[in-house]
Amino acid sequence: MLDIRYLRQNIARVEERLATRGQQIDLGPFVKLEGQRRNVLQEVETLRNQRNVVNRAIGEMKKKGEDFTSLTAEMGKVSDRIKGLEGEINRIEDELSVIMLTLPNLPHEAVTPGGGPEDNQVLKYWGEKPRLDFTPRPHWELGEDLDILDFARGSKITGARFTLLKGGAALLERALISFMLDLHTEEHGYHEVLPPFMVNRESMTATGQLPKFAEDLFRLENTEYFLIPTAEVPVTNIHRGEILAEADLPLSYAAYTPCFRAEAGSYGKDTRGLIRQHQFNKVELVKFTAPEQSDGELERLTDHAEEVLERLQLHYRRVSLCSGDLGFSAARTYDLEVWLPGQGTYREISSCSNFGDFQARRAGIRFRREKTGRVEHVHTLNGSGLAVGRTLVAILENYQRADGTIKVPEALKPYWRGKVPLISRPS
RNA sequence: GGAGAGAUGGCUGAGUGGCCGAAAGCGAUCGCCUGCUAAGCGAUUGUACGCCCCAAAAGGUGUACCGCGGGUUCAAAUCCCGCUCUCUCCGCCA
Repeated sequence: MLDIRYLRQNIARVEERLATRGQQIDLGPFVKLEGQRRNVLQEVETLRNQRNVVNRAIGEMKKKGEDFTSLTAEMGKVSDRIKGLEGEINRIEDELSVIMLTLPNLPHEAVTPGGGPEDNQVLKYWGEKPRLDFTPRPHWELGEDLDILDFARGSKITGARFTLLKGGAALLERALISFMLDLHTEEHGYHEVLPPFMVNRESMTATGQLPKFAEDLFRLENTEYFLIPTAEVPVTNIHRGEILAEADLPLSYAAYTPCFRAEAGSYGKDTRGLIRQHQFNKVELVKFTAPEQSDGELERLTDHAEEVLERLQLHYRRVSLCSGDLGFSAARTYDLEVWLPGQGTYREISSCSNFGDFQARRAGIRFRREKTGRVEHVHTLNGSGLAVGRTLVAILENYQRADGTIKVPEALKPYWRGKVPLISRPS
């Protein structure tokens, strides 16, 4: 959510900055409603003040045993009037909040303008594409041949875009989760949490999934609970409605969760393999910072995500999203794209964003400045560290050998606990 | 799933219709005092929104908030209704 006072005073500027996202937004209705709200508010507050003054007098008169019935009839009318105006304010505020909750975040000043993915900027490459002396195969072929990815049974059990992981793939997935969590908690200083995988409407609204993107979510029938599309939601909501101590910032959390996405509107895209599933695992990094820390912490957080790829020796690039490709809540985003030789393409494996105070304002997450004692909204950040399913895909495709077996990366050896770090077809 | 009890400020906890944004204690901050420490004394100590002032901050002023939402009343932390959450007991269960 944007700062309503900033918005009020910078209508043209905000329209201009939101336009860089590629959508024209007319703030005229906002200006009108906002003006109405203040007018009615002033009127109702004046009346309430009048009521309070008279009621105090009535209290005095009653104590003295004086007759105050002449005042009650008049005050009854005032109260009716107040009630009517309160109803009006509620209507105005409901309309206003719909607008406020559906306005996207302002892009960070460092974000380059652009219309879509084609305008994103590649900031760096790390490593090299593996040199294979055979034609690399896509992970779905490798996985089926090795009998570790069972797409047919996944869709039998549930439906399209669900996959059964077996044997080496199940172990690899579990090893990756542990590896990522161990790295972030032991070396990068994150505090591990394991949150609920279902959240309520308030939590979804706080991080920005609701009210606008309900069709992307799975909602549990007969409840107001939703399956989380990312750990960002429950973890950011840990501190919803709280005032944090400045000395505690930045707060850094790492969480493993499954993620559930309806993938509405993606029919026909990435239908083969593990790339776009309704359920996938992710290790997420979340930070709460003071405003002046958030730019630096985004760099750190992205470095931490990159460290996972580097230890796994996976070639990747860092991309800075242009204004037109930014997500709804994000002020600034870096994507990490890993090389997939089986498909001959770079594929997003992490998305690291600074949300500024956008989520913090929706969620009411603030901190108290030590020097002044004043409260301010924190900045929130999060990033995948990493998407586990896609990391598994990258390992299968990058570590495949001519005979179709998979050599497990050195960094994961401890998680194989003495077994030969190789995935091959059981004999 | 059934029965009961509860939800008040950073914390503990009083408050059953008006003098209550809320006693008292603890904690915290600032000051005083004591050679240090401890103790003691005094002051301050919620948030949001509107208006005034203002470059801004500070300040002034009004309104709202005692889990959430509605109702009764001239007036609600207090009475009534609904909901949420917590605790206890029973049932069920990993």
